[in-house]
Amino acid sequence: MTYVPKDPANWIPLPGLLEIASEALFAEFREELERSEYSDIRPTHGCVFRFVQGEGLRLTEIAERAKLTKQSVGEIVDDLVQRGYAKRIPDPDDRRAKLICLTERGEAAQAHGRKLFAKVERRWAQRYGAERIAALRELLEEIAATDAPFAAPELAHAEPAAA
Amino acid sequence: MTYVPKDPANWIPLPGLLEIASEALFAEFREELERSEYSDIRPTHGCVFRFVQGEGLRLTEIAERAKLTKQSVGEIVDDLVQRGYAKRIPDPDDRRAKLICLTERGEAAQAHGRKLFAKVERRWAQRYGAERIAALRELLEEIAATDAPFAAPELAHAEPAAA
DNA sequence: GCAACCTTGTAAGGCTCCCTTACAACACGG
DNA sequence: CCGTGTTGTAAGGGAGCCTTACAAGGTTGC
Repeated sequence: MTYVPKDPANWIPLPGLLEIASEALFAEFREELERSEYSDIRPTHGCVFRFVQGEGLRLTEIAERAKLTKQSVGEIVDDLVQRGYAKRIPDPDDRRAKLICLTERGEAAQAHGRKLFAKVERRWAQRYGAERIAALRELLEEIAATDAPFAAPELAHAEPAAA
Repeated sequence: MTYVPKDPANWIPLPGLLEIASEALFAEFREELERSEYSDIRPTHGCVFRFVQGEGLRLTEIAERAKLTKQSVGEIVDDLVQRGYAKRIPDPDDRRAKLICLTERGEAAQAHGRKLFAKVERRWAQRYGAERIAALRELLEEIAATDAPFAAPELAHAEPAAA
């Protein structure tokens, strides 16, 4: 019943292991992205590509989900607009607000990014075992839905935690 | 055989999930650390507490393992020295070098930190299932040993990758 | 219909963490 | 000892994020 990690001295803390894995995997993604025609997209831009879809989202909305300030996201969006990946259109419902949405190029980049992520994930499934990676994803989705629902609105209604 | 992630649209990339989990877990650790008598220790200081042990390590050595520049680690060590957690002693074998090691207080903080990490890991084992967390750690250690051996010298001789 | 208040986005400046360039002190092989 | 490599330091910069402050537009109550 009592979970006991191994030797306390010769042992890397779990958050550290998770971070190492995250960075290793993300590095593979970035390597491929940088060889593509979207090499000017930096990790920071991710908060926009990750959340924006279709009609667009308000700055405030993105900031909340990404757990960043409006100012920070505003700067990131400025940059994406200048690079031709995003645009701001006036919100018909509120003259203060603007809807941030992707340009055609932006949507192409988003689609390409998703494909790359899937590719890298398949590569790891091959390297470490399909069942293990599937189990990893399942566990992590449960954790994300429980511990960071703001960052994972997609999973909010999907994972009922413990049935 | 072919590993297929779910719906490509309604789906968070694996590196993102890993990062969310890492940050959630790390946040629990920091929360407890900040309520302790070591509340002035910041995440950056981790690279020293993580690698330094006993006799001490050279700056160059720490920098290599942490994948940081010597200057960056130097600054971090300056900070830890000023706060009373670390000290530099001249290396008897090389008059240019200094061995960075922990003070008594530093070692106490290190021990406390390790205990906290273990505690948080047990808490997650209880929340998400002991077997699943054990499997998670096992997989992540294999990944760390394969994809980032520099960051995990402890695992270098432990995991024979794929037998 | 307007005063008080909230929300949306922007502006300006600062902080942390990390990097690059440059260098001085020492080690070591010829 | 004389070049060459290594150890640590100094100085300055940049990316990414934050805080404080505000102007323009909405909303609510009376």
